[in-house]
Amino acid sequence: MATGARIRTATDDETIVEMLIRALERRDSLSDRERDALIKAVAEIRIHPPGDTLIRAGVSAEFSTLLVDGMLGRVFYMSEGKRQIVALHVPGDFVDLHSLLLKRLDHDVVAMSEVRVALVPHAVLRKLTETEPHLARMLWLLTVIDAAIHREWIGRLGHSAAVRIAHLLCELQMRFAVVGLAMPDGFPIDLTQADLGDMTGLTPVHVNRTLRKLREAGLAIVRDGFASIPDLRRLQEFAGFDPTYLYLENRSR
Amino acid sequence: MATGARIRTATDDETIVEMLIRALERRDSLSDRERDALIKAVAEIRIHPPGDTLIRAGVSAEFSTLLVDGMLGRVFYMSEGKRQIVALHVPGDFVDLHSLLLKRLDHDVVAMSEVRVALVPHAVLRKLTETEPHLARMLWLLTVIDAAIHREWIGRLGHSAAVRIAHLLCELQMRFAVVGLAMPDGFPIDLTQADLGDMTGLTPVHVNRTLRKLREAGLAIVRDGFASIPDLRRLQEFAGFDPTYLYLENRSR
DNA sequence: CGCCTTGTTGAAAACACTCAACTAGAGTGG
DNA sequence: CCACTCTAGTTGAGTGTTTTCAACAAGGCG
Repeated sequence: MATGARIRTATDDETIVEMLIRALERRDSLSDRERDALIKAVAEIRIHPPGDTLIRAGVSAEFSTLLVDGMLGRVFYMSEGKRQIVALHVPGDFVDLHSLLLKRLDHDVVAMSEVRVALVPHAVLRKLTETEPHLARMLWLLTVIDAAIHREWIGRLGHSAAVRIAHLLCELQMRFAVVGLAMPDGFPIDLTQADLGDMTGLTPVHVNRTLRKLREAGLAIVRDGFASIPDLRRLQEFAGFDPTYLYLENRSR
Repeated sequence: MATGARIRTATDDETIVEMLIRALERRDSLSDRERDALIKAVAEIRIHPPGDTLIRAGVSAEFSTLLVDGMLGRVFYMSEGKRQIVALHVPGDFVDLHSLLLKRLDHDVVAMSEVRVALVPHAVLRKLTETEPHLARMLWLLTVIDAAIHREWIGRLGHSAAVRIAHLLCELQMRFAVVGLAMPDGFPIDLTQADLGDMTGLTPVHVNRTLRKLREAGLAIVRDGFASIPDLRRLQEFAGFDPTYLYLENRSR
């Protein structure tokens, strides 16, 4: 079946950054010039198969990656072949904007599904931040929202397996909705149960059992690459989910 | 006994931002003008007793908080009176610099010990980011390092209680050392076992048992407000700690 | 077809939590 | 001065959650 990433296809420069612009405009308004500058900033489009490592920790980067299609994960590799996914990205996300400041990343960036990404050279971004102060602030804002999402993931730490997974599903439903990739009753989720485990710190076996519980409780049915949510309100309440941390109100409106 | 926060006392404007400047210069070089601008940016000094809530989630802020003495935590309050500490701050940290972008925070900021903070008005910071582009980038960098620390906390998720606590101790040792508040064999840690539990997602009882294990293994002795680390190398190895994520190399040197 | 990945389930073991009791010390007020 | 209370730390026993190890089913793909 088609993944969420394949629902839309970008045919020209404008549609490539379309979802980034959607994401930005949920937070603040963009001028035509700023929109234009973003469109022109893209240097190259690349497609990667699932499992591919796009960026390796510790390697110096000269561009940042804008996710156009598919899902990317940021992952730590640990002892004994284990891995921990510390962030998950949906189309429209500026995956490693922070590499503009850090140069070398502390984590790998890995394709969770087939992905299409746009590369934006650091030189262009640096110039943009100097000539377009408002746009610079919006890019800074994106990295700061990224940190807010990290905090929410830390907040899941103290919760049970069921709540952790439910909360993750709520977050993804909301983030897919922002860029128009969610349906009213769910969203495409091209992740294995092992992937979910790597995000929540649970074993694949326990993810499986927990998903069954959620299914039996009628809270969420994750199957065949689709997360079906019959009653979002109820799932959010179960997960203690409050979308404030995604900062989705455009304050200029 | 004296806490780490009380070892140094700031007597004038310059010493108040001294540790921030130290922290910044571990990452990049500052011009005299930038140093001066930071010193002048402070509007007010406040002292708070332990347990005090300095900033409440959801409330609009007009200044950012620079921690001068003591420890601050950023906390989520959950159902049933539980709390999760999502970040911990040491002197020199710009605790809520991100509120410059977000206005309303998604978390509370709470004094873990008696703290002295300097308030920096957002208006001043906004002006600084416009007139001093290099300083603006360094402030952006601080928020991005903050996010890197968040990621490392997420990375602890998959580990055992002993490793989680050991990793936290390694991080704090390093961060205290950056601003000159660590001794060679440990650092002052003005936190209860319950606080440690709120940071690692463990119950106070289990923190206690885990600290005993670490003590018996000769890895770390946490007692009377001091974390004694006989062999840092060994503790780091046990915790799988790699300080890269703190980005402590000044690349301009 | 065989091989691989993904999902599923069972049973036992390891881990962390709850409840409960108790110690030690600091601070309070009679 | 002592009794009282409060907080922080400590330990034991029993319970619940999650992991580990193992086996097997279903589907995709060479």
